[in-house]
Amino acid sequence: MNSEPKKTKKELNPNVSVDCVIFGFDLNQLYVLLIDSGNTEGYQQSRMAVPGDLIFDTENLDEAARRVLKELTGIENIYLEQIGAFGDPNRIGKKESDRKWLESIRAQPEARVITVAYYSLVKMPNFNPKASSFAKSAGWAPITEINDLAFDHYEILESALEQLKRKIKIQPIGFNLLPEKFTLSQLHKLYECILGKDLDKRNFRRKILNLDILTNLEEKQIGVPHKPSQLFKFNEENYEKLSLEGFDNFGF
Amino acid sequence: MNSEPKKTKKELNPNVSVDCVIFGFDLNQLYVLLIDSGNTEGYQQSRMAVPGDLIFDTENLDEAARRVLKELTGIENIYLEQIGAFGDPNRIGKKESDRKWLESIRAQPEARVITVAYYSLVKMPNFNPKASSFAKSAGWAPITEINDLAFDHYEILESALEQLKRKIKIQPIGFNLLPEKFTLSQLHKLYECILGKDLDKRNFRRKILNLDILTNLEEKQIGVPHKPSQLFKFNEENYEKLSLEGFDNFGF
DNA sequence: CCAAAAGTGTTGAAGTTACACCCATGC
DNA sequence: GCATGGGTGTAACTTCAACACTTTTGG
Repeated sequence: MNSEPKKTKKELNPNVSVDCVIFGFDLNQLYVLLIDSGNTEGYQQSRMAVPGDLIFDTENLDEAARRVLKELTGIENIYLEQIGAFGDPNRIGKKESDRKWLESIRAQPEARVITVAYYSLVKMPNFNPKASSFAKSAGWAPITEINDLAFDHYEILESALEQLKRKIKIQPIGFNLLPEKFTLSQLHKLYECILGKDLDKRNFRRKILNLDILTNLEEKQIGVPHKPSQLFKFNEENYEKLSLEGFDNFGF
Repeated sequence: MNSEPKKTKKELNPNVSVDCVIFGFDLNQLYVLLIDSGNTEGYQQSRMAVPGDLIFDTENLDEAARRVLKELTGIENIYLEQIGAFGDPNRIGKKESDRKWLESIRAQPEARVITVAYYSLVKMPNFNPKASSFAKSAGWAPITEINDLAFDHYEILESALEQLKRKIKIQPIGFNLLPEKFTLSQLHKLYECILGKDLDKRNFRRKILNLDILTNLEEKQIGVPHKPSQLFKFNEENYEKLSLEGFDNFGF
């Protein structure tokens, strides 16, 4: 059971929620932030979920998503993209453990809820997920190891990843997942992780550099046991210019 | 005022609706099916809307959209694609005329409603829109002539068109807008209308034919005052095959 | 015979893929 | 000096865009 009081019917719309698939990247893997209902014994993926909450009647959907993100991570300016609405009448409460969880956090656990799903991209090292009103605990799970989630959240996750794959070929949003200063190898690895396939190193570098949206910081890695890499940062100015002109795809 | 009784609170979820942007194509233009609230004197685009309705708690979102489509057009197997959710707290009822309309069709006209928008593609000549429980009248409007709609429906329309543009480059869904038998010129024109730009005739034909998803019917147009065109039909078998393999884009 | 749309190939430019070796650092 | 990942160029191939004339029909 959660220690915070249940939100009342008056404040929250009982029929509409938002859920956020939060992606992070570190070294060689793509991660997703999951919260744990802690409502069964032992570890089970089916009790993990992506964070979300019912919406207030006074906020719009994006605002609701940002509220959830802020509550969980403390960060405000997060890259956010709507995936779409999910609304099977029995999308929640199919499993016994789902129902228990709902009873512990919702004023009307039986209500029909449709959810508007989002995905967002964050710089993992920047922040620590904190326990919140809707989760006992929260943590990063490598995306390759997830094969089940509470409610319909696995389906939402699949959909999020699909959209991210499509989007990253068209807009260089990957920078949201990397630290301010990064190497081309990191970016390369990131694209491979998201797209789920190997990309030729030389061709990748050529294409990215040709876009002219990176600034070479003329700085090098230090302390690495191999040839140190150049560090780059994302050049917003050129990116804006490019976005306005529009560019079709990276051709991957 | 509508002659059918208002649906009761019990049946319909007061907080969630679906709205459908229905596209049609004829000769040289792309059309959208609009309904008219008839709630002001004289013709005004701001009293036109795309069809939609609150959802039942027992149906999922796609079902709700199909119900609306069927009620309005009588057709069942329609191409349908979700656009996303729209949920500004004041998205409906901003304009005086919007409020009047809501009062005439909704049991709780003041309720916060988020809507899940869809677009669908239909063969225009196949059907006649009929007046329905939610519209005095319904009719086709050329898309180029629409610049305002009731509620936030103009925004929804823009979003629908944007997605259609993206999609048609990746999947040959345009066939849903054409009759069973069609000419390459019709298909060509359709692509030009959707994408809003001229496409080279020869290059277009080559690309489409290379996909190998058209069957030449070895039939010709009759009664046209110029060289008659070959008729083609869409080859579903090859299309399925192609979809599974996946193809990146048409390169337009 | 005229008007109208159908149908058809080639060429130059651009972009894409595949591929192998040397370099700078820490230990 | 060796292990590790960083960094670089070219050639063959594919794809794309641009472009103009002949054909078939109805009137």
